[in-house]
Amino acid sequence: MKALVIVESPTKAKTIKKFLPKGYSVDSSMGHIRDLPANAKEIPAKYKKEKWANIGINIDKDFEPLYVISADKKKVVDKLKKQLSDVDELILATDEDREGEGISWHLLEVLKPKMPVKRMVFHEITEDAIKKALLNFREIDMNLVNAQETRRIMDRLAGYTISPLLWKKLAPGLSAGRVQSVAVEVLVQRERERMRFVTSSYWDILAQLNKSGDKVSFKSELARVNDTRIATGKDFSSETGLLDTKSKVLLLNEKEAQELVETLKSAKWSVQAIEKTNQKRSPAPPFITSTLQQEANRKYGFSAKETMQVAQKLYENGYITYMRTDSTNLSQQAIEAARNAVVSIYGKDYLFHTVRSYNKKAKGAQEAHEAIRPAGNQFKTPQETGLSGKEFKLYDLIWKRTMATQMADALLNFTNAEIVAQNNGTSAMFKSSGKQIVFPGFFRAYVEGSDDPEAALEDQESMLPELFVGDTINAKNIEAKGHETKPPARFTEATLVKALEKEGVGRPSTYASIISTVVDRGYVKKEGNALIPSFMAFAVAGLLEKHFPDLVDTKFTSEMEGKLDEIAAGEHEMLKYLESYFKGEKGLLNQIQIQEAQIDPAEARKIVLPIRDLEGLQVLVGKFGPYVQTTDLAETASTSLPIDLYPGDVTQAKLKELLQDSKDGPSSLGKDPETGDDIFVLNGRFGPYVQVGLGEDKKVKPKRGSLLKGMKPEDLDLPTALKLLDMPRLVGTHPESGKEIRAGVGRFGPYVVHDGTFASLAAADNVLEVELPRALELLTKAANRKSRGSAPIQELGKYPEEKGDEIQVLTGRFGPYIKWGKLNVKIPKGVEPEAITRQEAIDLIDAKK
DNA sequence: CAGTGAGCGAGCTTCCGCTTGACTT
Repeated sequence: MKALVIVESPTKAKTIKKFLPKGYSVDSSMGHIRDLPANAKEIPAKYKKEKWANIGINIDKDFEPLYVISADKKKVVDKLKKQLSDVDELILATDEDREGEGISWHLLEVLKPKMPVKRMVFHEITEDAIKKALLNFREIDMNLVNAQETRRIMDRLAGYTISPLLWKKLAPGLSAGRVQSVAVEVLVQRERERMRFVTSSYWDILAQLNKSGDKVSFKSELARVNDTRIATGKDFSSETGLLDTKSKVLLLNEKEAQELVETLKSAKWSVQAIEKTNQKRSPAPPFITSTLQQEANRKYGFSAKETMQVAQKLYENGYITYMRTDSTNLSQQAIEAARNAVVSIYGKDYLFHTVRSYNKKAKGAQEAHEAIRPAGNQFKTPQETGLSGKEFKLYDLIWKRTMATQMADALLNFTNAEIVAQNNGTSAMFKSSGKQIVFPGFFRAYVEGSDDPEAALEDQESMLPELFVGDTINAKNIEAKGHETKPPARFTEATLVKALEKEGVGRPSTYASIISTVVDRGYVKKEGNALIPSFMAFAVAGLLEKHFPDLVDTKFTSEMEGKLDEIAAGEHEMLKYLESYFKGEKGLLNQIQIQEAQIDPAEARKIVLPIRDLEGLQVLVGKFGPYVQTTDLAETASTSLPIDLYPGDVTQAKLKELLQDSKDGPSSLGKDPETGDDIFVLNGRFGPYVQVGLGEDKKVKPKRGSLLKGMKPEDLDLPTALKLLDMPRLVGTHPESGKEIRAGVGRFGPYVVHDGTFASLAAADNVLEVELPRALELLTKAANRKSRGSAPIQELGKYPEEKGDEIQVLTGRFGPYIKWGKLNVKIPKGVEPEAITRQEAIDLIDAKK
């Protein structure tokens, strides 16, 4: 008896193959094998004329979806079909969640097997689990499949009806969807909060104290004056910058704080109260996709995408379990491995007295996989893996976090002391606190947000000397200190993922791509770690809030999930739900028609900015990006905003300045020594640039040069401008060839070039300053790399004979490959590139074609 | 590539979720 088992990922296929009896072959579907057509190219000619072709769902015929197998999935399907002709049984072993069940059903629909079909599910890839699963087959759960299809259809209906409305009302190419629109909304709301924020300042007093006769000093902070609490940042309203008047507080300004310091200098200090408390700390749950992305970002500054790429590598090479998961569950095997390792590395005292399990489910979690942890039933320590760089860092993080879950709680001791200073009727109460780690427990392996647990342990301790009520205290140093309230921070990739996950928006497999989507659509730019929404994001968020409030509300997803759960449980009919969602009185179709008529494009293009005093000025988004316009109808003036100006930086003064600059025309930086013409800094579609003259003579192309990254137009001086105009700049001549070496900025950043060989500059180099020796150094390195990388291992002659392209075997960045004209074919593992024959190479080339 | 805020208008843009391969600078 022969059986074919289909799973979702090739790595998984390889692993479970080991646990299956003889006669079982395993292959993978690589995720979904078919889907609604993504674009016009994917719509079959037969359906092109249908009015629902673009949406890919026949609205009038029970929402029948049009599924297509995309070009890259065609190969997968063909391969599976071929293998199927050779077996007696098909076993569908895709993930046991909504999408996994859907994939199995699609496989069934596409492969149309003639032999018996079974559905197999397992939650961990261990021999036990697989063996058990082989004894417990079930049928495909059509209710679950329906839930998946409903999800798919709803997302398509919303995305492909609302996006076109944005094209008509705002700008072509824009997009809206259940997930991305929530992400944009969240970012815009935070940005508005920041813009409304009014900074306040307050003062407090810090004292360095010590016990009489004791050398060790400790810090103390003013808390109350004559029984009235001192104002801190929390007491201010973020929108007015004024004190929230609810509670009675004392707000000190600089002068008052200094006066108080003087009074305190001759005060009598003594301990008024001491309070000691013990606290336990428990380790965080094992990693899931979202928390891994957050921690890797916090500790190492990895982007979500970077983390997933590194994790994928670790997974493929057998270091960790599956990296796209929403379950914090650890298998029995993992718990045992962790507990054994804890005992052998940290000792028995560090083992938690019993198995610690985490079963709190995240909102909307499907839990088809385990938590992310070191693979196997014996964890390799990070050192034992032999990994390096990012892979080591990420494995280390996962190992530590997993270990910590089975380690003992940490025990902390807190001491809070109240110290009173009295002088001439003024009584000031200071507070000091100390923290001591009584037992580090899991802190030994893992401290959230910290890179080095051992160092963090020391950091966390802040000792107070032994104090008793009534002790006399000396003040060594008393200082007034000013503070300013800060607006809420912008979202980072990590905090955005966290916020979305909390609302159940998005899935582990999509968190990283949500960020790329909103960046690609021009809704968001990444600056350092911060995500900054653009004017277009403000326009889209404004329009959706007003006209499609459901789409930007996080409740939308949770309500949908509720309905999908009902469908999955067989309690609700899929069609009825889709009918009401799309065609009901308040349904999407009706909404689209109403809003189509109602939304005035001219209004929608106006950006609503939460800034006071913007009177007379309006920012709009237009065909060529954001611009500012005066609202005075008698005499309107307008000008584009520079590309690096984002809503968060807008002030009335800035906008006025831009309008004034555009009215005055550009001012000259100075004269070009060659032509005597004026040199201007101008603002173009691609950012600021310098130009000789204003280009009045349309026939002659003026000399131009872009400003380099990070250069500010207002800071530019004439010598720098001349250098920019001269790019790519002559660095010198090569001592051997005598040919010139130039430096410039290209598509991949700053470079030096000599005789057609390019070498990228390092971050520390400056294109405008780079000198000949450094250029030669870089060029020699590049030349060496080139000759090593592209030296062919084998030349196998032309194909077809004589007139075709040469077949070459080469080593590239990703291993050996065959090059034939424009086509590159990877050499399969196990095949020696040195020994490959001409015929084998031709076979591989043909297979690829 | 280059500073505008209106015009002729074919055919296209766009969703979310599951996966890896190709890229050989």
